[in-house]
Amino acid sequence: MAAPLTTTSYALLGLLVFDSGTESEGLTGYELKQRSDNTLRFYWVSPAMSQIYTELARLERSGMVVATDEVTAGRTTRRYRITTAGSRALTRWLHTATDEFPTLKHPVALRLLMGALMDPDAVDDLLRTYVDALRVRRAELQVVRDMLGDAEEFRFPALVADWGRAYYDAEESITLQLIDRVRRLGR
Amino acid sequence: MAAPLTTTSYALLGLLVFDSGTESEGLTGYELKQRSDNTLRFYWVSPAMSQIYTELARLERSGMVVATDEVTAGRTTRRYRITTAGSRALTRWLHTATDEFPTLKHPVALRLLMGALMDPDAVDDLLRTYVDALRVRRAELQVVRDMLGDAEEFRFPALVADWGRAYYDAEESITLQLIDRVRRLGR
DNA sequence: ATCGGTTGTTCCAGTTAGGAATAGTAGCCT
DNA sequence: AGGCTACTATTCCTAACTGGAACAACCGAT
Repeated sequence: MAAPLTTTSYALLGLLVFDSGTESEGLTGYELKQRSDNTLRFYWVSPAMSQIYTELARLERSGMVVATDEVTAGRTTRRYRITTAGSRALTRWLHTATDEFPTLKHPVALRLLMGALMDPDAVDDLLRTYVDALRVRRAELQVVRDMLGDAEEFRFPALVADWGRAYYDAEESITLQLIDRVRRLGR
Repeated sequence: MAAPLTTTSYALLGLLVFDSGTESEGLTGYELKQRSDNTLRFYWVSPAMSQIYTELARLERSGMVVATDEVTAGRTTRRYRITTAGSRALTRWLHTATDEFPTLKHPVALRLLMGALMDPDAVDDLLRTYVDALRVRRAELQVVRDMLGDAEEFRFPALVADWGRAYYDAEESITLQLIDRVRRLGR
């Protein structure tokens, strides 16, 4: 029996499944990093390059992916494709009930927690900067959402992108209310 | 010059600052773990025991905290208090502008991304289980919020607790809408 | 032709997560 | 009194993960 994989492994398998719908030769570690940065980073962490490569090596060892070396004059490029064992393992994982709850690392909330140690202006700044960052992030996600369109095969990614957008909107309106409340405290 | 600390270090310093308002002998690593579980875990990760102790050792090396050993017959208990250097460092950190954005690890969104590989019922289950978990979490946070009351010295923690509550509410209503949309897809 | 940007991979050092192992303390039950 | 369980307190270990740097080839533009 294969060792249980980490959630990050399954995320990578997910990217490879999506690719296997097309008739590509598979993806390189580098390409997987790019796709992570485009999609995964909004709902999960985008793993570091080094981790992607170690993860791929492990997935290969356990037969979840196969690698093919593309040898040219100068260098060899390694492309990974998911195997049937891999997609079966992924599907099984998806159907396994989980009690994992989202993990949030919120540096702004953490700082606000200690707002008593800060100048009122600094608190205001902190929150306003965050609102700006939220808008940038929302716009980035909107680009992704637009790319997905309403195509049948991107239905679920589109759903998740909408979720992200709604989350950013909620977060912005909550933060704006906080700014208001903090200002009233300061007076 | 001391090495720059991690955000988690500052979070621990924050807990120690709060404690230093009272006339306690300081906190043990174990107590810090408990306080983390009560408050920090909603907005930041609650650090592992092992990490709290390593972090405390590092903070002591750099003079941010002092430890006093309480020796009894059987064992020695080590209590930590924040130093003036420590609280100065913390205040400086709080006033340093940051561009850190919250990090979200959302296992439910990650799975929904691959909803095309799942049975419609399993997707529905996934989201409903998540809504239930959200309600539990919200209730836990409500307990914390009630403890804070409207006392002057807990104004900022209360603000953050309200933030968390509003976030859970928003997340719940978004998820309920998703459940609806997914069901319509299934038909 | 060479220069900068992109593609592609590997390596390393440090940090973080999670849990097991160990052990004293304290109250409770019988 | 003896034993049980839960809590307090710390240390250790492994694996996951981050954030680079280092190295190299490839590709287009000037």
